Formats: sequence, structure tokens, C-alpha cells
Amino acid sequence: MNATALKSPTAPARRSFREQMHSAREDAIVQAVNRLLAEKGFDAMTVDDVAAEVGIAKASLYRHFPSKEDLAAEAMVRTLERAQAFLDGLDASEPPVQNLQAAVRWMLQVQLQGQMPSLPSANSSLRAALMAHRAYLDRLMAVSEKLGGWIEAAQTEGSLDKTLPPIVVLYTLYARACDPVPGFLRSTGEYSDEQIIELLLRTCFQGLGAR
Amino acid sequence: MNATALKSPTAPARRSFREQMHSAREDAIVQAVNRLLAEKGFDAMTVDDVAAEVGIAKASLYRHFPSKEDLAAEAMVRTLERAQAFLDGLDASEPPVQNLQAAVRWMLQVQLQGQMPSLPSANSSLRAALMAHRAYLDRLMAVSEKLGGWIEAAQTEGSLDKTLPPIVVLYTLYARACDPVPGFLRSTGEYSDEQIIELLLRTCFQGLGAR
DNA sequence: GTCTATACTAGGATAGAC
DNA sequence: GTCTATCCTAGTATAGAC
Repeated sequence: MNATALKSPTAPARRSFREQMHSAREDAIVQAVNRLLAEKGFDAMTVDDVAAEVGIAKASLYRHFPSKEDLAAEAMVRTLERAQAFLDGLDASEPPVQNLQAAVRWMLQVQLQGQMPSLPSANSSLRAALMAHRAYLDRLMAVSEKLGGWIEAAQTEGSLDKTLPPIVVLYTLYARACDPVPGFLRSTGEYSDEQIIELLLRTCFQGLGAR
Repeated sequence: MNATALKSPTAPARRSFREQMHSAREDAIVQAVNRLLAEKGFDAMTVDDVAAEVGIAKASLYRHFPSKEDLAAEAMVRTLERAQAFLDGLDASEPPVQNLQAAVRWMLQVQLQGQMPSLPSANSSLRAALMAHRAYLDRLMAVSEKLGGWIEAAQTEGSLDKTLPPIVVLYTLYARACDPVPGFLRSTGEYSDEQIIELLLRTCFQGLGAR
């Protein structure tokens, strides 16, 4: 039972239809934001860009979202939801290190497809908005806990370096989402996306040194 | 023999003194830019910030440098010169992989000391300015060739993974200069800078996997 | 709840006096 | 070659009509 039904129990259908329209519009907005954040980054993306891509007026955007920062936060929420869905779809009985590699592979794919929003860790107004955004924090924590569980399991099992603090491993994995190396490699024109992903997986899990 | 002496052979002293003043002022400017680029990044850094930190008027800045992009380019040139000087000071008779690790260690130190300028790869006007900046390109190429030589030697010697294309290794090393992981680890308050550097060196050269 | 039109600010760059 | 004062654009956000 959702909020609509609670508010208007006698006419849920019509209200639900309107909400669906509303939600579809917001989906389109967030999708545009997501693409633009991936392409240009938060600072270079303008609200005019978003409005133009969605095909509505800028003022209409502000009816849906109170600020540019909130737009970015919503895009991050959607991406984290996609991540969570992907992780939930993995086979928990597989070796944990294999699931971690699948997670990194997914991040790199999303990045190479131009769908990984990139937010500057410098911008303080954005940081403040994210830290105040409950949905964002919840999803970030859920993803972190899932990955953290696999990291510890993989270390126990001996497939990940046991001498590395788990937090170091977690941050190193997250950092693949904004790694500039895939983009540079692609710009050389020498490698396919699939080759780039395999190369990055190797440097990440096996390092540059010979084994 | 420098340009001054060529232009004014009968009075080199006075001209040289003025040039020293000029050059000292520009040093102060570039140093401020370098610090601000490391702290806030290119987009968040304003020319007013720079003027305030140097203690001169904004218009005076523009007597020395034609644009914000050129300020950033000059900061990059200085940093590349420092890098080159460091690399030139290394012992060429040491194992090449050891020199590569020293290079990464240096980058991480500079980054943690708040002296590594961070430029967005997205910003196109900045990219254009850099690609038109001869001194920048020259120094970047010199550093890349030095590192590239060690990479190939280390692969031949068997201390670096021979199956990785050298360009992948080079980009992976460069990417340590803007790696967000050191900053995140520092913000946990759990590790000293020296510990952070050792952890990063391990994840970079040995990877996350167990050996 | 969408539009046009506009307020307001930040910030890059310049004019012109000294 | 440094200053104060200003220009001008871009960009976030809002007012008000429909």
C-alpha cells in the first residue's frame, strides 16, 4: 500500500495515473541528468542543458527538483539502485572474489557506456546536499555492506590480500567508477571496450607487477 | 647566453635585476595557483582567489598571464619540471621497477602535501590551452619517455607483467596523481600519510588479489 | 504544471588612471 | 606594471501568466 492509496482510498486509479505521468517525467529528467553528468561532469553541466535535453522549460524542472544539487543526488540514487539490483542478481554461492570482479566489470561497463555520473569530490555544496540526502546515504550504505561482506569473505578464503585493510579494498574498488584510464585507453583507438575492461580488471586485482 | 644579454649587451645587470623581480612575482603567482588547483581544482578556483592569495589586484595577474587556462598550464609546467628533476635524480643503475615505484611514491607525496594540481579532463577550453602549450607538451613528453623506458626495461627484465601494453602501465601510473583513494583514506583518520603511500603502492603494483 | 521573461550573482576579462 | 572600477557573459533560480 502506497501513499496515494492512503491519501485517496476511494479513487486510487485516477490519482495513480497522474502519478505515473509525473513519475515518467521525472524519470526522463533523471535519465538526462545522468547522461549529462557522465558526459560533462557536475560543474560543466548546466540546468539549461538538462532542460534542453528533456525538452521542457527550465522553470518546469524546478517544479520537480529544488536545485541542481538535488538533480545530481537523484541521478546518484538511480545509479546506486542499478548497482544494488546488479549485485543482488549475482550468485551468492560463487567465490566472493568473482562477485567483486563482476562488480568492477559492471562499473567499468557503465562508465564506458557514458552512464556513470561523475561528481567532483571538491564541490562542497554538492557534498552537503548528498550528505543530507537520506535515500542516497541508505543506498550507498547498502552497496558498501554487500561489497564489504564479499571483501572479508574473500580475504578469509585467501583470494584477496589479507594484509590490506578492507576499507582500502572498498575504496579502491569504488575508485574504478571514476578512473580516467578507461577513457584514455579508448581515446587511443587501440582497444575495444571489452579489452579495456579486461586490462583494467587485471591491473586492479593482479597489479602491474609480474606474478 | 640568454635573450636579455642578446638584446642589451651593454647593460645586462639592470635588465637582469628587473627580470628577476618579474620572475619572482610570477613564481609567487604560479605557486599560489598550484596550491589552489590542488585544493579546489580548476573549476572551483577563481582568478579572484589567486589574486587574493598572491596579494595583488586581479588586473595585475592578467598582465602576467593572458587567461585562467594559461595560469593552470603554467602550474602544470612547473609540476612537470619538478617531476622531471626528481626522475633525473634517480639512480639509472637501479632496477627499473624500483625507479617506477619511486616515481609513484613521489606523485602520492606531492598529492598528499596538497601540491598536485588537479585539472578536469572534461573541460575543453582547458584541454585546448594545454594542447597549444608547447612547454607543457615538451615536458609531458620528456617525463613520459623516461617512464616509458623504465616500463619496457622492467617488462624485459620480468619485474613487470609482460602481457600489459606499456601504454596501459604508463596511464595507470599517471592516474595515481589524481587518485581519490589517498584523500579518502586520510579522511578516515586511521592512517598516516606514509602508511597511505605504502598501501597505495601495494594495490598499484601487486593488486588486490593474494599472491 | 508548463511556459516566457527576468531577477540576481559569480566570475572572467578589460579600461583607464597613476 | 599596479591599482580601482567596470563590463559582460553565463548560469541558478524565480515571478507570474495561462
